[in-house]
Amino acid sequence: MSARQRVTLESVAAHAKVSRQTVSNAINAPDVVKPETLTRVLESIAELGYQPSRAARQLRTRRSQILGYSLRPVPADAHGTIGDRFVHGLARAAQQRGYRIMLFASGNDEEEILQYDELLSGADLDGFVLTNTHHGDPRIAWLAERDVPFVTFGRPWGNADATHPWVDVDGAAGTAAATRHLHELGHTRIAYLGWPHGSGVGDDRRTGWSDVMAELGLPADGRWQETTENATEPARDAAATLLRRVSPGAVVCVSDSVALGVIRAAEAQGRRLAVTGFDDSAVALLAGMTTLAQPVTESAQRALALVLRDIGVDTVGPASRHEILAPQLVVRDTSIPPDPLPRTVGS
Amino acid sequence: MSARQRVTLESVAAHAKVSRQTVSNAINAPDVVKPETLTRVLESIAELGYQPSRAARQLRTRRSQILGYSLRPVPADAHGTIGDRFVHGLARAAQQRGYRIMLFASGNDEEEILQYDELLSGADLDGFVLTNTHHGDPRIAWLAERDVPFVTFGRPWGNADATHPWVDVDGAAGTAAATRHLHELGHTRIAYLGWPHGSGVGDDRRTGWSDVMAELGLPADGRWQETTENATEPARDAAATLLRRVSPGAVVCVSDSVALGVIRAAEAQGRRLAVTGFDDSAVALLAGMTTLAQPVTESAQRALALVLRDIGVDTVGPASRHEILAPQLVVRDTSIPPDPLPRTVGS
DNA sequence: TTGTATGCGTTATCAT
DNA sequence: ATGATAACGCATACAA
Repeated sequence: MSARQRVTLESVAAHAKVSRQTVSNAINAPDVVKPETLTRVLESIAELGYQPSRAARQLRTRRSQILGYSLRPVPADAHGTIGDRFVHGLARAAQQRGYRIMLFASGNDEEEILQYDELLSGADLDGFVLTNTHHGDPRIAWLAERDVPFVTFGRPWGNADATHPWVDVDGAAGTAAATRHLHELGHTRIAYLGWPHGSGVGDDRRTGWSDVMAELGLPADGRWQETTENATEPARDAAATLLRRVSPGAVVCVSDSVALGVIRAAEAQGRRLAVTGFDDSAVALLAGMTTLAQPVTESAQRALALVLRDIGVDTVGPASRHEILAPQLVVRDTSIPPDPLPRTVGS
Repeated sequence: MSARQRVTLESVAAHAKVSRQTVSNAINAPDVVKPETLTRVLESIAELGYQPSRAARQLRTRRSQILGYSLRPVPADAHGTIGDRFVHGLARAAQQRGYRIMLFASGNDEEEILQYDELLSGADLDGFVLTNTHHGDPRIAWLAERDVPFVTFGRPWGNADATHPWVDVDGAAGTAAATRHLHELGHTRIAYLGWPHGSGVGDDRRTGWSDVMAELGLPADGRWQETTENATEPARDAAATLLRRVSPGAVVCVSDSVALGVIRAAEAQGRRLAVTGFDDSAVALLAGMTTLAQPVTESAQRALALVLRDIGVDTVGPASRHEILAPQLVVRDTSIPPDPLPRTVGS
């Protein structure tokens, strides 16, 4: 593989006619070397195409410039490109700062913790980026206890005194925007279909809907329904019940899958109603569904900035250790005005 | 981060009351050390939780035990979980062999090559895993020229004398299976909707259909159509034309997206026909679409085995440097028998 | 079978 | 401002 890696500090030093150390300084502490020699050294570096050996540097500095990111098995019905795009954004942001992302696969939290242990002592990772955090996540406790730098994409739900840095998307702001949007279209009977209580993300999103309903003086009581899973069929059945029960003109949904369930139920009942999803997945695009796009790439960038600060690089920047980003409303075909049937003829 | 990494070969040696070297041998050449001392050393290792420092080992052996994998930007309409699942399978397979996957982001082939260069000299990757290979892929030439070990997920289309190892899914076998399946359902007027000529993958898949049609003595001539993009709308329009032109009872499609276009077109024309897609994406699941599932995880495992062999680890195993895996037919609701009436206007 | 010496490429300490 | 020296943790060649 490598007739490569022959270019070392030593050879650059020889080429620039300085000592090895001066070359090192030129790279790591440019201000301490005389401008004249600095440029000469930099020229040599460029000419020889020198790249410092990460292994040697790591051995010396105890910093690998590598962040760990764990991959969970992809569920069969995952049509979100969220994880996909997050990790891409992360990798890109990282390499702009001289960092790299190392992958490891794990099936559950416990397995993942085992991997942390191995990675920290063996591969010397500088930190971790966690996703899919949940109530009482043992990974967070484990890492925090050992003072390992990490950031989570997802709030520490139900643990207000968590002190680690995190980034999250404002679910409530998203459904609030969707609800306002439907109201502006003329809807008043706006229902909500979401996940059961207890999921932080689900509760957050429902709040956005109920708050805005209250703010607008619209009735929300009883006008929502739970669906047990994030799959379309249960959602369709739940939606069918919801439609019969409260006869809404529009439904705000906790996810695109659930929204698709609503669309299916409405088709089956021969109704025409407005629907909004959440995530801007491919499903939403295909269904022409109004939905909320998560600022995934930006989240990744912020997350990266936060871990790096925790690690000690980049001590400048904002002091906050949390970032909460608003999703963006994407208006498509399911944003239809209310059916003028039961009321006046205001077309 | 690390009050960690204090456990070194030295400390294990002290604990086991042997020399540093014996500990090293116990790990790297267990057969050369006396069983008695071996167990004592291994106990010490376990007790102290020793993990060799990758950096130090890499510095010495010039092997990082790390493979590079490049991430491209995720297209907005990507509803495939292929890449997702491939990289997960890769990471899992790698870590079973003591290897890790390192990510890097790139926008195009040229940028990716720049990254190779940097990664090879700086981070000392042992090899690369490439996906999305295409005609005249410059990355392949670059890597091959420098004797960098790598494997591609995707055949070297149009370059029969390529010598690098690769893994691929047998597209022709997939569409062949779909065509036979439709024939078994009773269909005889089986059309095909695919991508334009020139894409290796697309041509391969079309071949499977046309070969089986010939084999079954069914007419294929003119009974297929191209659609310019892998998006649903162009596919729908192309499908509409196809349906009018050859009035098929079933359509084999090059992808799930394209198949969805056919479904939409059939709906619009009030027809009821059988459809098969390709990829078993979330879209196929949601649409209840019969499709072909790619053996993604297995592909990743094979790919890993092939690079590792190229690197020099694991010299045992089959001699072949190529693997071609058959996709699996997933039968769902769009596998309907032919309409018994010549042509009714379905409501 | 086990122990000793050396060097991988870098940065940190210290002297010049 | 620059250069010499040591050490990071490991594996390898060689000596015992």
